[in-house]
Amino acid sequence: MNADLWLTQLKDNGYRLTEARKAVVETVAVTQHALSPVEVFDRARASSPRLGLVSVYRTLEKLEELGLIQRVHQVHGCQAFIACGKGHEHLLLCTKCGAAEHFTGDKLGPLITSISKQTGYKVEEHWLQLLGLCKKCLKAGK
Amino acid sequence: MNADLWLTQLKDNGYRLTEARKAVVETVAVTQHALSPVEVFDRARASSPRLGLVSVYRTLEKLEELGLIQRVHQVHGCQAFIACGKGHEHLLLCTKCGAAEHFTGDKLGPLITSISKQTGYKVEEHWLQLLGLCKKCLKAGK
DNA sequence: TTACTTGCAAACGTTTTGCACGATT
DNA sequence: AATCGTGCAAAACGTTTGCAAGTAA
Repeated sequence: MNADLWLTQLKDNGYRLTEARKAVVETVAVTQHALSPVEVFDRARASSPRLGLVSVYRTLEKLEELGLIQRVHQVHGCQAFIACGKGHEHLLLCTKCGAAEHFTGDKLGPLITSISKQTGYKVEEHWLQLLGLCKKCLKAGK
Repeated sequence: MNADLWLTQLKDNGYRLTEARKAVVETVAVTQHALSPVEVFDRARASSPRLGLVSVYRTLEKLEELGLIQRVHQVHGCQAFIACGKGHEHLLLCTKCGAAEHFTGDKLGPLITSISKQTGYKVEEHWLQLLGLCKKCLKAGK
């Protein structure tokens, strides 16, 4: 998937392409839902048994720096990461299976403008996240 | 401020009114920006020197349960709490001084409907937060 | 060859738990 | 008087750091 692009990005930014980094990149780039550092560690270890948890942390840090992954904030914790969408996009998460989709929040402009006027704030960033049930989980009942 | 209301709420829900709980409630209800457990601890200790950090954690837990405070998610961490607004409201945070204001995000309906249709998700919750500079910090330059 | 990167172990900060004592109802 | 709540100490996490050995360029 994006894995090769991510590796290129790492290289272009002066980072070396190592076993550890490849393993982390391949795990995160391929997964459709948010993963915590330990989850990345467990999965990546399947193919790279010598991988250490510390390298997972350090690689995630770099991927976040480069804007390739983002931290996902949820009620039960904020230690999970997921691949970023293209451009400025927001997340829609399934509270049951953890599936994630990206969407654009263009329509927020007017709201933000009106809040700025009301409060006198200069709004520089916005975080939006939707939570619900995905198509699959809806079908599966309950 | 809301402090008395909060204490009543605690009592009505079967919790006893103790020194520790009063100290935490009085600290958080009065503060206009998000506080971490340790910050609450330090401030509350000014008036209740025997207070323990554990009681701060346990009281914050109950206040969150009762919907009186909410966790604030920020780039630099998600361990801070702030009083909830009235009804369903969102947060506008100053990234410089930490000031917080509540606003209503009513205008999100159309966006949510359109995302639901596009993705097949049943959206049950939304989470919006604006970040920027407050009036004061804008004036204070840069 | 050189500098970057690794994994380990240990340190660190935050949050939770077990428990005997103390306080509220 | 009976619970419920407290503070302390210790345990349990998640994350970061120091370092000698290994590896990419």
